[in-house]
Amino acid sequence: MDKKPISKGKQKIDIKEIDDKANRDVTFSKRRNGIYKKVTEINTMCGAESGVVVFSPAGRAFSFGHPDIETVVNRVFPSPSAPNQGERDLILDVVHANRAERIVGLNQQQTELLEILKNGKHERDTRKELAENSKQQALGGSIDEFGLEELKTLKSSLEALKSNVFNKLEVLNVNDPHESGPCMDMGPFRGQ
Amino acid sequence: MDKKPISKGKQKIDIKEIDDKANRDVTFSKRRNGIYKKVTEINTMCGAESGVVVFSPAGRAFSFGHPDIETVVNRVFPSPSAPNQGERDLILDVVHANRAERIVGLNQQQTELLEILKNGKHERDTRKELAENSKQQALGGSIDEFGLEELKTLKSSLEALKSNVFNKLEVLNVNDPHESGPCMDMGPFRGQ
DNA sequence: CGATCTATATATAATAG
DNA sequence: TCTATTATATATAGATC
Repeated sequence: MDKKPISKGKQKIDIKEIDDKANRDVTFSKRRNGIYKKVTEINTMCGAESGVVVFSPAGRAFSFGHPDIETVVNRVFPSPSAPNQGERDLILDVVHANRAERIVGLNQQQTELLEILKNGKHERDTRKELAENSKQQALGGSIDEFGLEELKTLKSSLEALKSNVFNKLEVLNVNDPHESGPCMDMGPFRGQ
Repeated sequence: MDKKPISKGKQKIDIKEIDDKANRDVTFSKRRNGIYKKVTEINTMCGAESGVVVFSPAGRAFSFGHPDIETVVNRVFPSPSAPNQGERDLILDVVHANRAERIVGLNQQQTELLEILKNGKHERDTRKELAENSKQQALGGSIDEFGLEELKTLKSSLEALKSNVFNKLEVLNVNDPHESGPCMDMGPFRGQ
């Protein structure tokens, strides 16, 4: 039973720019998913809040955050009147969409899963397929690419949501002068 | 000379919240570095521009990437203690903390459900109990402070979203010295 | 493009300092 | 907390569909 190796398996490569575009795109896609997964995991395991914004070489934006990237973005651009609000808003726009989609997706997924569990209908195939999709969903399947015109349409919705948040923040502010340290500064990294 | 194994090596663990604080912190630290490295790599290899920001449960910020944004961060946080971000962030922290908890819970629930579906282990009792909890989680804790209704509305807007961001990105690029060159970088990984 | 498979490179859990 | 080791779980390069 001599076997011809079907694959040489993962080969070691240098961490340097990949010249071949096709290969570069494949790697980008694979690793992007890998990063999303890692981000999901650290948040779940450590109760952290993190987010990633990836701009592909083509200029498309992909974002992902847990529990929501808005939290992350707001910390990076904490002051409403600070310069660069435009940039902050852009990121938030991109990111908001993703957040909402993800949450909606989670809820739907949750509902489906519950339905199956409750009804006890769990034929192998169906179940496997669902689990497959769910996994993707959970790991970042809702990631999306965003376009231009839609963001404008989304603008009003976002405004509404923002007002909503701020109102609640004010209520919270009055009733709960909590502690919970202010955003520790970090400075452009330097490791911890 | 038989030797006693110094270590059992990496053990398999579930992706769920780590109860032990000490262990959670260690894991946070390790994985945070792992993510930084991955981000650095994808940027280098694929000419992508990405950044990641991780906030520990305590609220401290731990990283950042993407040259463009890094520049902004430097401006927003000129020194280790910007003027009036305190109050605002204080409130945000409280709200986010609550929100984070809920979502982490939902994520865990999701993981559990998927586990059951995949392994096909669905003893009546366990399943019923799980469904019970899940339901509460899904309904009672309307994710975020946004209701499902609101999210649906937003979802509609999102449906149409497709070419908007692209243009905004171009606007953003005006401020970016280098188009989409490899990410200079950032990370805590001065090495590699 | 994304999914799948193989074999291997890496990340990292447990542990000690 | 950060570093170092060890043994093992995962991620992923390369090929294929």
